[in-house]
Amino acid sequence: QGDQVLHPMGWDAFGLPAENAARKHATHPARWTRENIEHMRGQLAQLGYSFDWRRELATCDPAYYRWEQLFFLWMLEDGLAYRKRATLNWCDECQTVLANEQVNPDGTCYIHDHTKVGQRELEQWFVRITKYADELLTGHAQLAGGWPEKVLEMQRNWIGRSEGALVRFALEGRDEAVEVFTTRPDTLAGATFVSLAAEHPLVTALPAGRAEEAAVRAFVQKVRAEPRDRRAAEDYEKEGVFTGAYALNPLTGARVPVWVANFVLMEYGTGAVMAVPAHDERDFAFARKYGLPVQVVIQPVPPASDPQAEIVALDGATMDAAYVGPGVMVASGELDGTLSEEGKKKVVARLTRDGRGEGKVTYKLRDWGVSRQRYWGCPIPVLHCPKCGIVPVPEKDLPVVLPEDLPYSKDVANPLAHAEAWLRVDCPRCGGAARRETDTFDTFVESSWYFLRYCDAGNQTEPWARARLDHWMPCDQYVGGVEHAVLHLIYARFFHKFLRDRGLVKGDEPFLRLFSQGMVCMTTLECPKHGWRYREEVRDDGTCVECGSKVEAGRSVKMSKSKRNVVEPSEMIAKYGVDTVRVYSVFGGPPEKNLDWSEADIQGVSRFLVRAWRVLREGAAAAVRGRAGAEAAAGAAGAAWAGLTAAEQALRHKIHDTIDRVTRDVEERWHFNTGIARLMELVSALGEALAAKPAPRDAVVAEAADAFVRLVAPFAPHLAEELWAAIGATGSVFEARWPAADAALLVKAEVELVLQVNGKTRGKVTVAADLAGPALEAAVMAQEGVRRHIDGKTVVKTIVVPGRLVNVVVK
RNA sequence: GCGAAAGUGGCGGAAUUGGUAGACGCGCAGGACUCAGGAUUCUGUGGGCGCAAGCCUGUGAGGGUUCGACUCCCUCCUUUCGCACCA
Repeated sequence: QGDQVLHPMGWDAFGLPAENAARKHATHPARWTRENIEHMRGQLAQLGYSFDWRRELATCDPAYYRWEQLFFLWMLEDGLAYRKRATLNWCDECQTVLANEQVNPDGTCYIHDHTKVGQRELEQWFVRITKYADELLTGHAQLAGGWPEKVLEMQRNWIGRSEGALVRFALEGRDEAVEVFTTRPDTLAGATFVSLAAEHPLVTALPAGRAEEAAVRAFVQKVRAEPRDRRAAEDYEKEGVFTGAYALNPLTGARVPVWVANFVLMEYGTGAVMAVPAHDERDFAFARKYGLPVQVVIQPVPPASDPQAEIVALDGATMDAAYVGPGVMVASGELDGTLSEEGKKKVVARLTRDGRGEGKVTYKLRDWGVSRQRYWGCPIPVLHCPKCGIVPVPEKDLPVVLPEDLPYSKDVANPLAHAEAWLRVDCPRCGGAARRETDTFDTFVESSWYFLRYCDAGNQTEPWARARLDHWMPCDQYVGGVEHAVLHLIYARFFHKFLRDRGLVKGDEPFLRLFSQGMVCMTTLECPKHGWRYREEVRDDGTCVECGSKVEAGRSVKMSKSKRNVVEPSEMIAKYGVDTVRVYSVFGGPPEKNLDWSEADIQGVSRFLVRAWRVLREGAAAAVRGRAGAEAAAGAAGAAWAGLTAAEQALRHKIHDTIDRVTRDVEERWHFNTGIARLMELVSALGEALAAKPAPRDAVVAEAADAFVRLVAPFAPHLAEELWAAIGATGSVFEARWPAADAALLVKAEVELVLQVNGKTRGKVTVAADLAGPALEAAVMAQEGVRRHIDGKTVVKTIVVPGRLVNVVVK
């Protein structure tokens, strides 16, 4: 309705999937990618999507990624990008490291979901997303309501903020302390031992020279050898070994043993925990197994809702499970009697005062590893100089263009490492011989800011002109799948905040509203003998090509090339036409749901469009006359509508009701499926009216045809444009306004009321819409169906819902 | 285990704020047109009883609120998704 809408399209073109596919087809990734872009652009154009192609971009284009390289230089400047040696996720199939976000929960690779991700120690580039951990969380307040709660929840889990304290336990006989993180400082007095992760630096030093040394070393080796997913398994048996060393509880001064335990994670907190068996399930199980003391320091109190509830006091010697709830502190010296929430603060204050700890917030979120040991990506703009070390490429030398003329073969993981001509470069600092960085960026770096570039895609001198960006951003409506919840959507939010801090964008959040659309799925075909069959392994009669058994429908799975269950749009277009495919894709259900691809259902849609075409062509002559008459009579409003027959009135009501409902389905709810259903009804109504004798007057036919064509245009643009001309309208239907329903016509003169007795439907009656009071009651009571059920009973009351129903309550 | 969402005909799905459950489509059944039909068209289609009018029943199960509940409340079941030794 006159609003400006930015509806761009572009190509996220770098990355492993493209590189792997190119490798498989023995072609160069650049060529493979560009050919695919051509192909897909053709398909999108064929489907009639109204993208603004002037803003098209491809992330593998130096005109695009040069700005990304600039942003990286800024990150280096700000200390937001850094290099470190770390143990990282490594996928053998991808031949590269992966970010934590790119490892599935079951430890497989996000691209190769059958390949287990291993570990490798490498020096890599990281981006300090953790600097924004807190803001990524608090920023959710601006997104609440606009984003699906599910996505926000997934991000919350991923960021994993937890508030607690760092506590230092002095080590007996050493001048260092072991530092632990806890969210329950209120239970500190109950810490009866300390557990270290097998990877903790102290696990070798502590038992050194003691009787326990050999046992500890053997245990640590065993644990470290166990694969990551094994250690995360639910049934992983909690085990540990005593180091022989003791630490001092900083609150009570008690001497507590230091253990190594297999369930303590080095990656989280400090890699060491204080064990409070009475109030932590894991510590409880561990303590019972190894006969360690259980000291109760929190006694439960009655809940506020039931202050009289009886409470059984806990006893460390006899309890059979840890008590993890809140309560009142005991056995904690001066703090006895303090409620646990309050106690947390008091203990932290005390530790701070004594220099034995302080309040601390930890996050599960880790810095984002952005370098990849692959060719098909944006070069990381730094140099390695033997004298100066790591040197950023000077801004004036950007972009560092990825050489696309390198010989590319299956056997070389990263041809950049062998591209001597490209590699050799003079160091901008000392002028000596330096070499380029051969790692490239993770593709998620490109997708973290592309939406900003759309605002000014052709700009050659800067990433975007600020005025253009401010005109469009933030993005009012973003559409994407949940699979991006903790990948793209968290990276893009981070990038936006970084660019905001550099003064390049306004606002804190890039996407105000997020819609998670469903996927197109297809039912698998299962042969009783051979299991999963691809489409080409099943004959037309539904039998297996190998054994001839009847193939049965299995479960519905996402269409994907690797599962070979993809339906090519072009095939379907060739068979049914573009408009049919478009309408089908929205008719199956609301867009947030998955669509189960079904050819039978496509035929239903095809029938509708063919019928619409036929009915509209039938009425075209009348519509043309009606339109001409209306234009001639313009100004003499209402003249065309004098003396309408009941049938004409009914059709006009249907027309305006359809306009009203389709408009709301499309604008408010995005329930295009019900919108299409209304249009189907309108075609049926018009078809019936045209077949009736007498047929409706030309003006009414023209009104129906006009409304239908405008309403169907977004769904079936080609059909609509043809019909638009056929019914005598000029110009393009896409320049015409969306129709508006006449509110007066939404109200019927007569309404059908549902008649109920005691809430059960007992009949219907058609009455004047304004009938009310005793006259209405009389009309209702006169109905046979109602009378039969109230005879001999007393009418208690009558409930009238205007325009809908009358309910008579009897006894 | 924790959290979230969802359970409606043979199927996909409708049902605006608590007001005719099953719109629309697929499938199925029967009729018409036809040499023929996988084309088109008409009719029917939640289940049960009945020739019929009509009656009973029905939205995962059980309870509740209400004149009236797919919709609101409680308990439970199932499915899907997310998290899961995070100290």
